Amino acid sequence: MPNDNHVSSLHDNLVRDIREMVLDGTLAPGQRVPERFLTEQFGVSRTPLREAIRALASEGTLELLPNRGARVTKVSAKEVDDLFEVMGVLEALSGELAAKKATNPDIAEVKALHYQMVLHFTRRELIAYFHLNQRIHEKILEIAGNDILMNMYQTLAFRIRRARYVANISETRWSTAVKEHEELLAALESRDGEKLGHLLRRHLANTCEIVRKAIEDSPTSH
Amino acid sequence: MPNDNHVSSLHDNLVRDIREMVLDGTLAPGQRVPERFLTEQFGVSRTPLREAIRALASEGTLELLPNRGARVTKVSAKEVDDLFEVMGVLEALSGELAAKKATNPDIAEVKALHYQMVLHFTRRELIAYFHLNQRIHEKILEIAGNDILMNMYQTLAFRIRRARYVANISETRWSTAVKEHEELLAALESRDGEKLGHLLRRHLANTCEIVRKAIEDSPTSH
DNA sequence: ATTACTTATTTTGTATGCAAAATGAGCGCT
DNA sequence: AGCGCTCATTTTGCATACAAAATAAGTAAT
Repeated sequence: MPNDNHVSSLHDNLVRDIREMVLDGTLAPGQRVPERFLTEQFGVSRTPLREAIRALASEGTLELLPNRGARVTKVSAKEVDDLFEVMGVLEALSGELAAKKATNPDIAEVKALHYQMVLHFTRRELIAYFHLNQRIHEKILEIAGNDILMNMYQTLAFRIRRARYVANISETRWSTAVKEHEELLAALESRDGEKLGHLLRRHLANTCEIVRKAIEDSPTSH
Repeated sequence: MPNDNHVSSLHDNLVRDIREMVLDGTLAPGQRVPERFLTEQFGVSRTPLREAIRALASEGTLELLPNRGARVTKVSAKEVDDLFEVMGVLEALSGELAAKKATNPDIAEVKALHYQMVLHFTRRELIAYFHLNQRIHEKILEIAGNDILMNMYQTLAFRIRRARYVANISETRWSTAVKEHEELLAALESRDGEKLGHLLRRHLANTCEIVRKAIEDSPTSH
């Protein structure tokens, strides 16, 4: 029997850590990634580091320049559009599947998360709100029970998050988003997969608008 | 100016070659991939080889076993279902976008490819048929003009192709598939994005059925 | 000063070396 | 025979070493 031996290896850690550095801006988009710097940062030799870089390039976080190492991929406005478009249909699919497969405890859990999120909204706790928001979408993915979908989603979500951190949500958008989430919950409860799918897609399209505008103004977009 | 210097490096070649070996069955699903073997096969040292392996693991072709190297990922029936489900919505999206953006020359090109494909069908030239079929879907993706979508699609298409090679299409399914393609073409010509999307998704769902059955009977599925 | 050229330095790409872990062969035991 | 043990062999993981390419620095000519 194939045992899923998942002790996090050095390789996995490096991949995660570098991803994190890209996310928090320590490694800026478009910036070259000198191996020397990272080896000193992590205290490892170049071999495992380079392996991690190739893995990250394969997932789209970095890009390889022949004989010039790697650099952090830039997130252009066009790419953000593309990302959201794809994410939209993945969200929709997760909704369709989740509505079909959700058990009562599943729905109860989403509901609980939702009300917790609303609580953070009323208190204007932005970070906690975002965190719960993310957990709800993850939970829906979990209910959907499609491993490939989960994987694609997370990869794309990461790439979007890289752009999103500049987006400061406005008060009006925020309350609209909460209202949209109310509708999502209702659709899930009535197990209306198609509706849930459409709502999720539209919800994401709205957030896309916000991010796009932020990107256009930002200097990193080029 | 960021020049897209795309001379295919050793790394890229290794990735492509190993992918090919997985596709044509030289490296069977579930099989361990000894580094020694591949270094001799390609005449390179372990370092660039390992980098390629990490990249392939990141894209899902191989999986990493801590301290035991890599093995070719198995394509289970469940995974095929998941893959097709995701591919379905990606196809649908490509259809929606393509219908929206297609120029007249674009449509003419798809049309030409289509009739060429039908020709191969009437002559029962299976390989040529498959080839044209693939080119049509690629062309639609190209028209859709979403790079992320293109990328995701190709990655998943590869993973499916690994399973599909066992599937021997039946005569009835084949003619149904051709009919479905007629409808696709019609939807594209009338630029009905939603319809094209649905048709593409259904078309893929049908092929999924065939592949699933083949997988279930095949010994590689486990 | 600016440009072109030459040379030193850094950085990347690949090969090799060594230690730790895993695999496999032999061997005694029940 | 089947099971567990020890030890040799193989394989993997990481570090280092060296060559080729790119970058930076300096110098001479206009």
